Amino acid sequence: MISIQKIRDDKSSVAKELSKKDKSISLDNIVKSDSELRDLTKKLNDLQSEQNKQSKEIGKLKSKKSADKSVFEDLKKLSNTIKELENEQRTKSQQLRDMLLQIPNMPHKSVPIGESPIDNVISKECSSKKELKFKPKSHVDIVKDLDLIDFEIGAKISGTGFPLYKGNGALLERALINFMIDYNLKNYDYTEIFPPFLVKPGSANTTGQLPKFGEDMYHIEKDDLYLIPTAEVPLTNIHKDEILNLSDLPKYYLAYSGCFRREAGSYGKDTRGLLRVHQFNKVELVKFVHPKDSYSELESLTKQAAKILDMLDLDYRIVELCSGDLSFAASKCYDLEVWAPGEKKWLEVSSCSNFEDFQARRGNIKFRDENNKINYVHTLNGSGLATPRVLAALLETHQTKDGSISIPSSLQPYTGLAEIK
RNA sequence: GGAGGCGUGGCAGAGCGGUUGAAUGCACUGGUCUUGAAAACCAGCAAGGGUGCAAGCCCUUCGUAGGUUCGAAUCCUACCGCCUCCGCCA
Repeated sequence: MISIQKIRDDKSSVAKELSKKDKSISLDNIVKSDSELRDLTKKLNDLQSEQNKQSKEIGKLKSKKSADKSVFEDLKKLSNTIKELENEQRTKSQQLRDMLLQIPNMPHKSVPIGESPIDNVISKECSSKKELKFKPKSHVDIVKDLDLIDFEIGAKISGTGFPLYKGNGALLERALINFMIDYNLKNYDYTEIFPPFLVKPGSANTTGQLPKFGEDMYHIEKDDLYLIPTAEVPLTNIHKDEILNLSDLPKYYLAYSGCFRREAGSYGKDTRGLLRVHQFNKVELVKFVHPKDSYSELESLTKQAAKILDMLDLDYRIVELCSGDLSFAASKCYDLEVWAPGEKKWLEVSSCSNFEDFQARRGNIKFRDENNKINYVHTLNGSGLATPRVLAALLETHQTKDGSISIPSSLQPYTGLAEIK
C-alpha cells in the first residue's frame, strides 16, 4: 500500500512513477475521497469534543437531577448526529482503503523502464554453458523413460497440473528440498519455519495477492481460507501488527512449503511437463530489514539464490525486470532463469524482490528506529528455489547419452545415489 | 462437536457506568550518586489520526464488530482467539 500522505502531498510524481508500471492507473478518486474523508473527520471531531465536554460536566454533578432535562434532550440529538457521521466516516474510510489496496507499488528509480519482458535486462549470464554432445531429451521424456514422474496418474487423482513423483523421482524431489533448506541454513542466518499452508484473507492481503488476485489462489469457501501460492504469505505475516526493536533487524526466515496456484488464464501455456503446474514445492526466503539496507539486502538475496544453481551445476542467468514486468507489490525484482537444454528454454526458478514498505504498510509491520521513531520495515523475498523447473533443468542438463542422470555432487548426500538409470 | 473460564499498555496485573489513556510492579530511556558498574533515589515512557513553526491542543483505540446510555475498559449481542473439562480423531 502506498502512503496516502505521499499521494496527498505529491500526487503527480506518484502518478508518474506508477505509470511506469501501469499507464491506466488514476489517483483522482483517491485524492477526492481522501479530502472528503478529512473534512468529515474534522467535523466529527468537533462534535465529539463537544459531546465529551458536556458529558463530563454531567459526570461532575454526579446526579441526573441537578441537570436540566433540556440538556439531555440536546445531548441526545448530538449523540445521534455523531452516530450518523461515524457511520459515514466508517464507510468512507473503508472505501478509501479499498481503493488504496488496488494501487500497485512504485518501481524503484534504478528499475529499467519498459512494458513487457522484452525490455528486461539480462544482468548476468553464466557463460560456462555446458554443451551436450548428443541431442538432449526433454525432461518430459526423461521422467517417463526413467519412471520418475507420472503425470497421468496425477491427473487421474487430482487433474492436470498435479504431478505424481515416484520412486527415484520422489527421492530426487525430496533431496532437492532438503538440500536447499540445509544449504541456506548452513550458510546464512535464516530461522527455519514450517508454516501453515492455509491462510486467512487478511494474510493474503498483506503480501498483495488480495484483493486483486484472488482468482489465482485456491479458496476454501467453507472456512474462508486460501491455499498459499508461496510461503512468502505466511512468512511475511509472522510479524503482522508488530513493532520490532531496532536490534531485532534484520530478521531472516526460510520455509519449505507446498505451493498451490490455479494458473487461471494461462491454460494452454507450458502445459507439458513440469513447467507450469498447480502444485509444486518451494523453499522461500523472507527478510525483514531496516529501510536503509533493503537494496543491499536484495543484492545479497539474489546472490544467495543463485548460489544454489551454481551448486547444482546448472547454467543460469539473472534478469532484472523492467517496470512493466514487475509484480504488483514489488519495487524491484531480479528473476533467476535456469537453462533447460532439452526444452531449449530459460526457465524462471526464482524471483527476488524488494517490496520496500508496501507490504509492511498493508500488514502493519513496524520497527523503532535509532531515534525511537516508529517506522515501517522493508520486506523482501526470494525463492531459494522452486523445485519443478529446477528438477526439469537438472534432468535435462545432467542427462547422459545412454539415458541416465548423473547427480551433482552437492546433492549426492541427499539422494545416496550418484546416478539414476 | 458439547460445557465452562478468560481476552486491558513490551510483560505481569488492577479497574467492572462518569475528570481512567487507564492504578501498581517489572522491563525500558534519561538524570543524581559512583573510578566504573550494581543498588538506591528522581524523572520520562502506548499507538493511530487531525491541527500548529513549535510547545501544545483535539479526536479515536482496553480481542473484533454492533447495541444500550447524555456518557462504556466497565452493561447487552454476535464473532474471533486462548485455557480447562468431556466426546471424536491423525
